Amino acid sequence: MSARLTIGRAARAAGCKVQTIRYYEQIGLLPAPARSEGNQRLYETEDIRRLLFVRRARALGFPLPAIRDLLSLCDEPEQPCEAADAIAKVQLEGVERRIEWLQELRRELERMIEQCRGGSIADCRVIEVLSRQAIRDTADNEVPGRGVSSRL
Amino acid sequence: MSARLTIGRAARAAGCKVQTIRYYEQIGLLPAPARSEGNQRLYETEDIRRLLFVRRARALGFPLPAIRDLLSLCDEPEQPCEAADAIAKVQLEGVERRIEWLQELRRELERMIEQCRGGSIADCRVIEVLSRQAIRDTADNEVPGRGVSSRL
DNA sequence: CCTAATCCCTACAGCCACTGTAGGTTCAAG
DNA sequence: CTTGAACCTACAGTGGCTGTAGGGATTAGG
Repeated sequence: MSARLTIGRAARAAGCKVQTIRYYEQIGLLPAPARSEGNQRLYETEDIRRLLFVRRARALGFPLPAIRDLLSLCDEPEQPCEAADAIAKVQLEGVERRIEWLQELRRELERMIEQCRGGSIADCRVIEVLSRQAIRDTADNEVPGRGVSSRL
Repeated sequence: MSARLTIGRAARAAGCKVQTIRYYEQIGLLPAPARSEGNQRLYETEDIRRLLFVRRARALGFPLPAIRDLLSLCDEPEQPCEAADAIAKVQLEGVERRIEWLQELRRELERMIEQCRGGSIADCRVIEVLSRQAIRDTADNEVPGRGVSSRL
């Protein structure tokens, strides 16, 4: 008994929107599934597995190009797994860099807010910090495939 | 002696690209500056100050709509500063949420990578985790004005 | 004064990873 | 048989820029 889910059920199974699945198909991340007589997509168990793989990788912040690479590695299971390892390590480094950067931001914001003891805008510490303080150059603070994954 | 910088010099002063400044003008974040006879933008000291304000706020991760609000607060310095404070606090909360989420990701990635002791894709721990493990639902992990600030 | 290099101008397309909308078709329940 | 939900395609919009094309302006050197 194979699954044969409609796109809506597949989306619920994967915890994403219907459009997201169609988008993955459009960019070639997922294969075009079979269609019903009425032209509606029908997903087999294998399709769902692939979709879940993508969603889990996204949940770990992997960018789509990296996921594409991981998927094609999966299709050659006899190859050594160094490549997959390397992709994960790049991802980890990106995450670590982002954490450090955000922790710096947090410190700045906390200092800003702590020192602001009410009063008028004219002596607002928040505004003052932004108006006068030079933040040290934080170039190269973003993950390689830049822009963070949006929600999920 | 006023500054009167060309857009290129202004960009260098602010550590951003020329196009970024034009973009800020286009979306109404910065006022249209004076122009030279040859129709080139000329930035006064005050314009540069405003630009630097925007860039510093961006460096702290504030989204442009929040920066717009902060800027209009600056224009009424006799108002109480609670509004500015609130914006900063929202930003801080967003940063904290993102840090926590990224720390979870880091743990997952580290575990994945540690447990992968070479071999073939077939027994690669990285692939296996993505194939089989269900990550607990991490909805609502992104900052309110979602999508992270890109570089700088 | 001329020229070449470098800047500047506008207008628009592209990036990522979706999300939303419009306008139509198909399906399942009552 | 009708209703309403779910599906279809196609395209525009999000944020915050970045890149490109096809020109005009400015400036340093010869």
